[in-house]
Amino acid sequence: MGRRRQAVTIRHVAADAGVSLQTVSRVIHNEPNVRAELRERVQAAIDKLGYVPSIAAQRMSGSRSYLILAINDRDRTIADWRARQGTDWVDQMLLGGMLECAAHGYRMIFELVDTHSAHVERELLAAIAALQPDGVILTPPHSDDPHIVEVLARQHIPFARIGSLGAGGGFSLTMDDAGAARTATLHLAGLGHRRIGFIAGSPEYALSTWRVEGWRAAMAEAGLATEGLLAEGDFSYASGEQAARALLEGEEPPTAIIASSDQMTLATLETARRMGLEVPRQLSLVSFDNTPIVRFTQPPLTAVDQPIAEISARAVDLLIAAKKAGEDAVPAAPVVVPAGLVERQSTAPPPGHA
Amino acid sequence: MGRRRQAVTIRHVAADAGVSLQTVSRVIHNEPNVRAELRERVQAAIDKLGYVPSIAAQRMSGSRSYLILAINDRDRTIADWRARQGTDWVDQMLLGGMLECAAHGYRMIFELVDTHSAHVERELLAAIAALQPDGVILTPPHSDDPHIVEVLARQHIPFARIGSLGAGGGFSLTMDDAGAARTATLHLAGLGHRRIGFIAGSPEYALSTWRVEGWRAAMAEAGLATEGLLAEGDFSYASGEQAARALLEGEEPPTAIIASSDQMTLATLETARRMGLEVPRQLSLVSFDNTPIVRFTQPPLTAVDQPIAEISARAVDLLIAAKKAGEDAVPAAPVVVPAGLVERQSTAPPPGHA
DNA sequence: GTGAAAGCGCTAACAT
DNA sequence: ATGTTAGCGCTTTCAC
Repeated sequence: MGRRRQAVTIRHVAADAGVSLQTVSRVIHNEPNVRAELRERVQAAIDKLGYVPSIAAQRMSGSRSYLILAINDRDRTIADWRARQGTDWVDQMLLGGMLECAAHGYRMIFELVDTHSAHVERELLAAIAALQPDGVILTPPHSDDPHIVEVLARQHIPFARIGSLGAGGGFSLTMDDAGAARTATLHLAGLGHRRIGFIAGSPEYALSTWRVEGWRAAMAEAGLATEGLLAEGDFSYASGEQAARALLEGEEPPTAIIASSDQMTLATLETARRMGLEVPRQLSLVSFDNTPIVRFTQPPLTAVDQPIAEISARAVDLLIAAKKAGEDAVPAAPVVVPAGLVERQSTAPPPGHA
Repeated sequence: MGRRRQAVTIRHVAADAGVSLQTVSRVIHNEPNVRAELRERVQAAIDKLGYVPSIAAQRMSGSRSYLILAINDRDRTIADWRARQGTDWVDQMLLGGMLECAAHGYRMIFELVDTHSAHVERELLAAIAALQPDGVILTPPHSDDPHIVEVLARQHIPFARIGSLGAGGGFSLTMDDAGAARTATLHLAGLGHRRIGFIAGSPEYALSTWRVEGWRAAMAEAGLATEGLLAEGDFSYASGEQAARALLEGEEPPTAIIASSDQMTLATLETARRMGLEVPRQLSLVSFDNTPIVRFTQPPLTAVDQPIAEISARAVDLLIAAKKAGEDAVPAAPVVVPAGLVERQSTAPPPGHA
């Protein structure tokens, strides 16, 4: 192979334009202290030669690496990928972030890190040492992992924590899970439902709790009781099945159920079907996530849409801004990208309602 | 922010182990000419200090960048992402390639490049100059773009061409599209179908043609005529609708249709429903792609499964091997990762068949 | 087998 | 406003 050198370097541009390296560098970075005339001359040389700075070299000289590291939970990501259930979290996260990166001359690198492992810290440090990213994006459950947060804070790398409100460094972004749960609950209450069940997600995720709280608050607001209407799942289909059964086989079953993930809602739908309950005539359903499959079920599901792509893009944007402005120029308060409720055909007034 | 230096460099390791930088480098790369004792000492220092080489520095000194660039068509990828139809091409491609990269200490970077643009070449060169990847993965339709292929060949960067058989550099990987179409056709013929229609994909993709050829050959093999049984689409839902109508509204409509993408098959299913044709009793359907949605349609679709993740992983593997062994150590013949046929409930014997 | 020296492409700090 | 200098962390000669 032989050592492949950069085809055209800053040196070629400098020679061509008849200026110093530093001037070229200034032009590249739009820095002041360059006469318009020179700037133009340099730019012309850059265009002519097709010069593009090497990010390796840029990183070497202590400036930015132009890399944003997006970290996801290994097990869950691989499981979703293998299952091919249409979960498009990775897709949304990657594209949303990637396009925003591209707009700023950055790249996004996806990395999987174990959750339940003693190596978490080492894995993360290895990725950071190897890549020297300018920013890191954490997703649940890593967003709330104290080890990870601490490592990043100690390294002084700007980082975003999606789906977290915890303290300890970096900045947070949420889709206002409580508000979303509230909206879903009030939507059902507005249709006349009085017994609205809720299937919670894994307690390992902070947002699971927020959603439950949002539901609880909305129920209180509507003057409805919540007793016997909460079941706990872990986002998976199997857990949804169990939770749905617990809810529907009770003495006073709910007439509507909100489940904290599409998989759990799918399980609830199937459970209802097996029990001879027609959706939405006899049971209304609202899902969380709004992954592609919910449009293909019978009936298509009303769902809270997680704006992952947008959150990812926002995170990138803020990270890059933070890098430019100095380490602590990150939002102090959590950034909220509100979720929307997409109404489809799984919700209707309860049986016997006018 | 201040210039962030590498926390622990090769120098620290060398000092800690009491050896030269060079010896550490040799240990890292498993090179010969190091006594076992020294090797151990160095390794111990590496572990102790948690040293991980900076890929920027590695790249700078002319060795590998440990980066593989995966290039996809911008328009199609963004359209798929926005549409949220459950197309998991990106997911499969990324995870498959990424995990293989990780196994070799590499990273995969995703990049979108325009197809129909005068800038293709410049976009690509910019990405290469910035990243200096050790290998590039091309997907259709870029795999057959002579400009791109030529640029890569000229730069002496090993590259993989997925879904291509064209010459001009790099190496090819396919899922044996002709064979897959043949399998699908014979499956239907075996059920007793004699009029098996085929909806082709965009002619811009070489594999579209291969699939048609596979179908044609299989039809001949089974002694069946193909006249009036071929319609052309472009992989999209809309085009599938048109093609399905053309096929089904003819004088002698097919009793089975193979469509070159899930979207087109979905469109065919819907068209059949509107015409009052029951699937699979009156019309059998076989799809291409096997994205998640085909399991959620009524009925679930029998489909040719595109082993994207595996192809992506193979491409990475071969690229890395090529880099190690020298530029031309790439497969001369196309690498075939055969597609499978996943039988579901959209195929049955034709009406009036014993 | 091991080490020392040179330099990759770029930028920060310091001249001028 | 522009140029010069000194590395960044690593690998590649080449010497021993």
